[in-house]
Amino acid sequence: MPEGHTIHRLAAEHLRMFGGLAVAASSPQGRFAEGARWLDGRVLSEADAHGKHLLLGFDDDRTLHVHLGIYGKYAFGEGPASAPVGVVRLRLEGGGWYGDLRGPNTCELLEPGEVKLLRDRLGPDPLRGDADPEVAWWRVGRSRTPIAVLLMDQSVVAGPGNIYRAEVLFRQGIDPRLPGRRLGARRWAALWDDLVELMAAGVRAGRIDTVRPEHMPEAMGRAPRVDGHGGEVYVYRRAGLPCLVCGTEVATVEVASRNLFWCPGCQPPAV
DNA sequence: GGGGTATGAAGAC
DNA sequence: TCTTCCTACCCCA
Repeated sequence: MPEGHTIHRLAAEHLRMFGGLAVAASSPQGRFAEGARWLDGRVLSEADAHGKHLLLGFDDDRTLHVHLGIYGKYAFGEGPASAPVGVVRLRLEGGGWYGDLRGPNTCELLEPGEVKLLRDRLGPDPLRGDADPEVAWWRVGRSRTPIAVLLMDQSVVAGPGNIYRAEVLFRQGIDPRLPGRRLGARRWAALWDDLVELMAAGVRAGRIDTVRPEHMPEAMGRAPRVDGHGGEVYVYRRAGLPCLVCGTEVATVEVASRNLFWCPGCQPPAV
């Protein structure tokens, strides 16, 4: 489930398991053999997340940069690691724990300068204390691009993905097609604050829940929904089902080869 | 065993 | 806008 909240959890988990320890590194799949050889025996000194990018700092100033993409996953286990199952790009072991990385979009070692370049092309991350929503507003507020597209642009806001964008727009009652410049500073501030709250809850829970208690299916006399992504949401992947709030059929359209979901009743087009 | 799907993004046009 | 990369899982035959 790789949206920003997942990556922040991964950073914290790495620190908890391997922080300050010399780790054993290997690449059972072989595609990161050279990097794993360099990592092997080095001490994990810091673990950070910026948007969907995981940055693990090791002694000697190099940084392991992991981006999960759509498919990437980490699986952690306690005790001596068993023979790797499936295609494991990188395995780290230490302190009685191990972590297996499969299917990442990116798994590479960066020099300090390269880390700075990476960070410089990312927008503020709602989960980071140093995030400044005004920096994002500077882009959003002068753009003709639909807000739904801007929210997926990691150089505008780093961290939200397809679920958070759909859900935060629903919660704020904003038509996804509304151009950024027509949003207004006030609605941007409210949207940002909601993102911060939702994503922080996602970090704590390890899943994306966005439905307010009064709209939970149980409270409405319906059965809880079962969905593969694991959280309770208003519109994401609910196309054709009745909106939990107004009953209108949830709509969907493909935008930039991603599925966008919204409720035409709760998120009416601005006149 | 094949096809479709998925929470992402870069690079080629 | 299209293609490509990456892996696992689900559904269907």
